[in-house]
Amino acid sequence: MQNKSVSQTEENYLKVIYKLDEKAEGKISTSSISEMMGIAPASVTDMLGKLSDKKLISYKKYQGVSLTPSGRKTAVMVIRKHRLWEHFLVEKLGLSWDEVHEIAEQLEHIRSEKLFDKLDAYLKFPKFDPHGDPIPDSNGNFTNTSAIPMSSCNLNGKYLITGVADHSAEFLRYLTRTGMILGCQFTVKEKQEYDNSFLILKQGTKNELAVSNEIAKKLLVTKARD
Amino acid sequence: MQNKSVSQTEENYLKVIYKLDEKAEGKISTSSISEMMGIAPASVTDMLGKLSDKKLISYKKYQGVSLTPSGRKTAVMVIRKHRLWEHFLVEKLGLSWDEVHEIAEQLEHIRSEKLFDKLDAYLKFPKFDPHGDPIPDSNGNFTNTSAIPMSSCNLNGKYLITGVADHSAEFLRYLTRTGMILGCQFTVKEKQEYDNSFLILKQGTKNELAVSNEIAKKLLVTKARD
DNA sequence: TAATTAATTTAGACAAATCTAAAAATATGT
DNA sequence: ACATATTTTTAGATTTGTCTAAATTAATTA
Ligand SMILES: [Mn+2]
Ligand SMILES: [Mn+2]
Ligand SMILES: [Mn+2]
Ligand SMILES: [Mn+2]
Repeated sequence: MQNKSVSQTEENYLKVIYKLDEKAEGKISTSSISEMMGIAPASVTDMLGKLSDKKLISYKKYQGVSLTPSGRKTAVMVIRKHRLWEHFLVEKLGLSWDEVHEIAEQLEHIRSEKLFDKLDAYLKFPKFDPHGDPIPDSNGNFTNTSAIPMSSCNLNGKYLITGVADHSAEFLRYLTRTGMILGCQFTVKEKQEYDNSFLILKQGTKNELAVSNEIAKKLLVTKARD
Repeated sequence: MQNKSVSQTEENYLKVIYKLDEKAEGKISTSSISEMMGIAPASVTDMLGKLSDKKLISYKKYQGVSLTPSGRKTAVMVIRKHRLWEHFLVEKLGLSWDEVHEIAEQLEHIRSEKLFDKLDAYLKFPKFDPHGDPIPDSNGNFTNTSAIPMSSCNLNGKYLITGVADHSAEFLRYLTRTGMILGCQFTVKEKQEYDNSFLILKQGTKNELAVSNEIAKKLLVTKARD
């Protein structure tokens, strides 16, 4: 009855199921997992059987899946490792936020409780990763931020960029180029009706910046005090 | 004709072949690899075929193996990563030298040139790992130390502990307990004829320390100036 | 040198993680 | 409600890395 070991592959499935659950778009289906992982549906069905046998998910054929407490715990710990490493790579090694995800995908599977306790302490128990995502603590607890997409900002509102909803290197590099990085404050000067784009003024700058709705939907912001 | 990718498993085989080659105990046989890896000889034969196909080793049936330049380069880079991580784990995270090897066995397979360039710089381009083993630079070059086993020390000679020939946690913990750690200087006070054990006096201490031949063979030392 | 022993390779099997193609179940639209 | 479309599962195959048992080659000993 001891802890069965979970393979890297299984960890990846659990992480994806966790993320689909987080999005809360209803039932977590075989096809949604298949799509997100780029793996054939038949292969996913196979793995769901294995994860179910290990009691990491509940699964009834054709009915979709959900994480058990044990599966959720495993997923959260993988995410904790991923985000701790990303923080390390950016803050200590000086890599940029658009190149750490790929490396963290590898590092998140390293097994050693002690390593992560030490790493966490070394990094001074950071609460957020370089993309603004919360880092679970060693018990798996973390605070969910109340960030909203920039696309739902109010005219003349003052906001702070606190996260991204797209972690692709291209998007992150675009943000870097235009100076829309985490912590950047801005005021909404105009909301275009015809294309839902924005004109914002970044604090401490002169020129207004146009932000398409596409971009605005993927930028997470928090209301700033005026 | 591009760089074929090398799996983690293949990297482990190359590393073992490299280490057997380093020991220079003549021909590198299927059985020596099998023994060192704890894998059946038949499995080793199989893998030797694959490594040979990839031109990472030269291999003629029944004749033993040797690394090609490409295979040696791969092995050295894995060792570089292993030792850089060990240095990081001890110097930055504060883990002890007896608990880092296992973790480094996992970390040594992380793929990212940039990560290791940055890590190397962050650690200030260390020349040795926590066990006194040299860390290859990004071109694979490293200086081989002229350390000798303590068992061949001269009576009344003054030496410096600079390495270990056994990396097991038990041995390293024994050394820690008795204070025989890297950098520790000592003078050989007695050499017992009947069991080839030593009595040494560590610099800055009063009591002589008995060191069995077993231990002395596994401790690497360098002559110190008197 | 011939017999015996030891090392190595071959043959056949298995588990994990994947695939494609076909079958079965569920969902959708008129 | 029934036909059609979509989703999911099953069946069978493949790749990688491993195993055991048997066959073969090399080494040792008498
Ligand atoms: Mn990431
Ligand atoms: Mn992140
Ligand atoms: Mn090591
Ligand atoms: Mn080492």
